[in-house]
Amino acid sequence: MWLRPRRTSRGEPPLSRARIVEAAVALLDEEGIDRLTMRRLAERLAVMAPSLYWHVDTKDDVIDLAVDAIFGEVPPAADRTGDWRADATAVLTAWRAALLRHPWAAAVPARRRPTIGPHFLAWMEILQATLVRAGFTDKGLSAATWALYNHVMGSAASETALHITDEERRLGQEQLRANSDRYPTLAERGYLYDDDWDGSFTTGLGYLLDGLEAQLKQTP
Amino acid sequence: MWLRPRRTSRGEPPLSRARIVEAAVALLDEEGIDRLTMRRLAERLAVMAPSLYWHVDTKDDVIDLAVDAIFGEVPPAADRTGDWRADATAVLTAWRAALLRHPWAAAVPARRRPTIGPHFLAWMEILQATLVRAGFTDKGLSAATWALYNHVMGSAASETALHITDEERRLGQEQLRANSDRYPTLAERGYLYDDDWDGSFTTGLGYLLDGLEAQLKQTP
DNA sequence: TCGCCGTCTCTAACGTCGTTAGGCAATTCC
DNA sequence: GGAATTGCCTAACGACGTTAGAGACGGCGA
Repeated sequence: MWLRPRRTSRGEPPLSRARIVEAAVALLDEEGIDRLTMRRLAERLAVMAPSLYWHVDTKDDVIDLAVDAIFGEVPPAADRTGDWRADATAVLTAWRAALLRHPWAAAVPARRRPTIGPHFLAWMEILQATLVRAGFTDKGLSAATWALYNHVMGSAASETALHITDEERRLGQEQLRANSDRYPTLAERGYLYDDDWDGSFTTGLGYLLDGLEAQLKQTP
Repeated sequence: MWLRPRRTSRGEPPLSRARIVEAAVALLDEEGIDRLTMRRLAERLAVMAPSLYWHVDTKDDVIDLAVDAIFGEVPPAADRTGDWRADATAVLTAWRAALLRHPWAAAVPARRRPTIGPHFLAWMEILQATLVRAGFTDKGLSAATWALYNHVMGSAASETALHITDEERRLGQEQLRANSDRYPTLAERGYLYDDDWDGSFTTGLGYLLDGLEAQLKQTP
């Protein structure tokens, strides 16, 4: 009883929303989203599970806060080089890097609503400001924003979800070849077996930016 | 006891993998992925939950099968008009339509591995074959495939995850405006409040295809 | 200094979930 | 016609998110 930690005895608060989110991110990084449990999270904080509910309404809130937190780790790169293409590439590359540092994060926004916490919005603001500066307006702006958003989130999600072992890769390729009558192209070229994700992201982004640039030149 | 349905009394099999998947798709369509439960699924089939495990190893298998099933509903549009751009657009539009008919489906592949069932692979085969016919090879082919894949899946996922009521939309916009010092661009243009998803998809796809076409012309 | 009040964590428990173990009837096979 | 197989059942386990309610603690007014 008197062994129990006193609230003020150490100066550190025993529990707080910030500490919960911090622990959640650590837990997610180490063990993945399936192992994130209110009980396990509480254990990490040396606390019983129901105590968390004083600071947080629901487990989904924890996840949303965790996702937004990883966007807050690094301030959005807001370099203004004058070249909107370089600016956009910088923002999106840093965005992608943040997602890959926490592989569980990319999959979350697809499931529930895209997490629209303050840190995420800050990144979105930078991206869209760059596009506005480039000359996009209205529908074109909206389409460009979503296309780029989907490219970052999608490529990060695909990459993290498709991280398979060499054994699985070999097995998949084998099965494709066995059905090469149904999937002649896939069996020959094997879209699954190129794991140069960085390259695919960069090249794909290049395609997209090329298309955007062409659109700008067409109707300035 | 003797009231229990006899196996052969009606000719219809009481349970089968196909019937399970069919019921799962119906349940997912009607109630969403959160309400998909082995018990509820069993109830729909007038059966007890553990019986499902005779035909299926795990709940995740049911979901994977359900996702692949919706790709099997419509055979992939394999029109060959000679214009690869038109072919690609047709495939991707039909693909997107299939996803929007079953709004729960787009979110799944992002979470676990992209479902690589036979029906899904058939669509992927058509897409990649079109790109090969257009002239893509190696890294460029891989990047183009993933970019297009991410665009369809991502836009469907964003659309279905972000379907919010007008009330929520108004509230979000209000909050953005309240913080217009931090998010000046978003507050003014409001990327969230354009819900012309079809338009954004088509326009964005146009950007991407423009970029791909430019790449082809550059190095034929 | 005392007693009250709000803050915060605790114990206990509820209902639901995915899944396993094992039994038992019907059908099929030899 | 007995044996093996198929395919459903009942029962139950452990884990989950979450709620109810008790009680310890510090701060504050009298």
